[in-house]
Amino acid sequence: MIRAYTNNGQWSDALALYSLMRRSGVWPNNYTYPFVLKACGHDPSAGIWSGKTVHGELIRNGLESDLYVEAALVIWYAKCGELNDGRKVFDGMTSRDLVCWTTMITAYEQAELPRESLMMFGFMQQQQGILADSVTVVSVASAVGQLGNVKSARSVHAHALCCGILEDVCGGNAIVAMYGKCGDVESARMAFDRMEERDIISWNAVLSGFVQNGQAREAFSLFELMKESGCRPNPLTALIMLSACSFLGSCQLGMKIQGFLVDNKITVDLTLRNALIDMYAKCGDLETAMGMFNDIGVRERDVTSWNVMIAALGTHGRGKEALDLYLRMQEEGVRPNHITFVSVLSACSHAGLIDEGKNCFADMQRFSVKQEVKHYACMVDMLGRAGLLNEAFDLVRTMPSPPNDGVWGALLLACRVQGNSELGEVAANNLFLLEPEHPGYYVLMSNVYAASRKWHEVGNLRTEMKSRGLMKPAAVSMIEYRGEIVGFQTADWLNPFRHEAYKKLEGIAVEMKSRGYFPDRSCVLHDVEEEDKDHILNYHSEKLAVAFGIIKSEAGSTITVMKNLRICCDCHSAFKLISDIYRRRIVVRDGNRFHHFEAGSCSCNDYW
DNA sequence: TATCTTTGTT
Repeated sequence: MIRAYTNNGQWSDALALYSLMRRSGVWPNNYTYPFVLKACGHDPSAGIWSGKTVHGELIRNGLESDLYVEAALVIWYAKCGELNDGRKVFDGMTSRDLVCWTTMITAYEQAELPRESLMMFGFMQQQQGILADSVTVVSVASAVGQLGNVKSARSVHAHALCCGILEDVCGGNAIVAMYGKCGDVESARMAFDRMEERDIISWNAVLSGFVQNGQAREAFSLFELMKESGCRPNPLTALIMLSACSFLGSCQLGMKIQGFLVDNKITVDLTLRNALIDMYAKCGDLETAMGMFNDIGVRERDVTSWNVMIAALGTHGRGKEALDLYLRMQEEGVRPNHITFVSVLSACSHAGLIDEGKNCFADMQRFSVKQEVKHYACMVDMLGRAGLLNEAFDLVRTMPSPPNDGVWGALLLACRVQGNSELGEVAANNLFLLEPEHPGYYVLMSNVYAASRKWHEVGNLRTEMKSRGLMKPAAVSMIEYRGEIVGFQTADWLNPFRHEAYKKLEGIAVEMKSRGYFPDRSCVLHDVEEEDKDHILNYHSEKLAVAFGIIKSEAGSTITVMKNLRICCDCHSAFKLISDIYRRRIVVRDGNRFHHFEAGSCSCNDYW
């Protein structure tokens, strides 16, 4: 009876029956405990002591060296975060079968310790000569996905081919998801195409792989295929597709997904409403986002609803309103969590609200939210960009855990804004040690050098990048046109609209010059002739997209452009003037935040 | 009579 309840997911019923059994004076045996422990691990009301009590009981029953009972104990300990106690049980086992090993491998994987998980896997095979089954490989595939290492992914795939787990839907799904998380979408797609049978998880896994790797447009064509195949999308599919809309910055696509939800009677629960708010904000439509947030009843809002809206206001530079929401959520009795503080601290950072940010950072202790490395990164960003580089560096040196790439990256970015190449070198050297293959940091440091006209150092970094085979990511700006997303890149000879866009830009340049505009050459980071600099500046991807927007959209309408990298300072100045000349609101989402240009000025007040 | 597995939010 207890087994029946447990296998049916009725955890508390199973535990209640177990308790009745104990009171009736019937002794549990080795068949009882695995189910009882499983129920303890799943029932949130069971608490940590229920399992510990059971552990004590089974020792008194002399069952502590039963293979099945021990395996169940390992899982239970792992489920409640006591991984070390689980490992102790595992280490004390006299014999271990494949399932025991898989249990430990899964425990590490679920605890987000992929290296330990893979170490156990290797140990099992090499030292014990145990052959993995499909369940083991699925767990190992998840671990590799967390690690993000393509080489390991290929080796697990080879393993999966050997065991024949790819005939299993679950196994195939795990391989597809693994490749997606390792950044190899082509392999994810191939593994997906070769599956004999596909379920909703297979489709979600492959869609999410495409979206996570920036191939949102491909995700949309796959989504069409999915609908044709007769597989019914579920709420998670909707979440994935909404993040695809956010990536592309397309409200129109977002509205389509919203309509799809209604047409297919998919319940728009709080999670989906939060995701919709997030999508609208990331597509530049803050008003719709705010409207949807206000439509959710005050009592209904969860911590994510508040976090999403605070982050949205923050990225649009409306720091004061973000702070206001942060206070209001407290009045409503919603406890801020670690993400609330990331959102509110970065909102302060974007708006230059230093004292307010410091107060929020101090609030964390009041709410007993741990000050994690990511929060320090926000503080370093906030202080550094405000010109308080020494204070920022002090924080880096005194923070309780070692600074990661996020912290050093924030400091390096601040050094570029402030033009401090000495401190920039310190940050960059740490970054080169932590992330030697990340091209962004080499580019950022060469930007710092270029701003100080240290062309020799710029050249050295370029050589270093070349020898490592690293490429500077290309700048792409996207704009919506007739329901399609058009991408602009400098020197993109395949773009059918390039002639129109270039021609319009020439006209715009003439117009701006007549208003006394001079290009800001300081943003060009090459050692080239001054006239060449003007030429380079005038054909930046964001300028091409804005020019295209002016031609193709109705007079007076807002032009919204999404750029993958940060906007350049000349484009920023130019857009202020263009918004005035052409009487247009121009909204630019860059890699970091939103800029709303209107009547000659920008919502960021030139603080970015 | 039994123990291990896949997609995801800010």
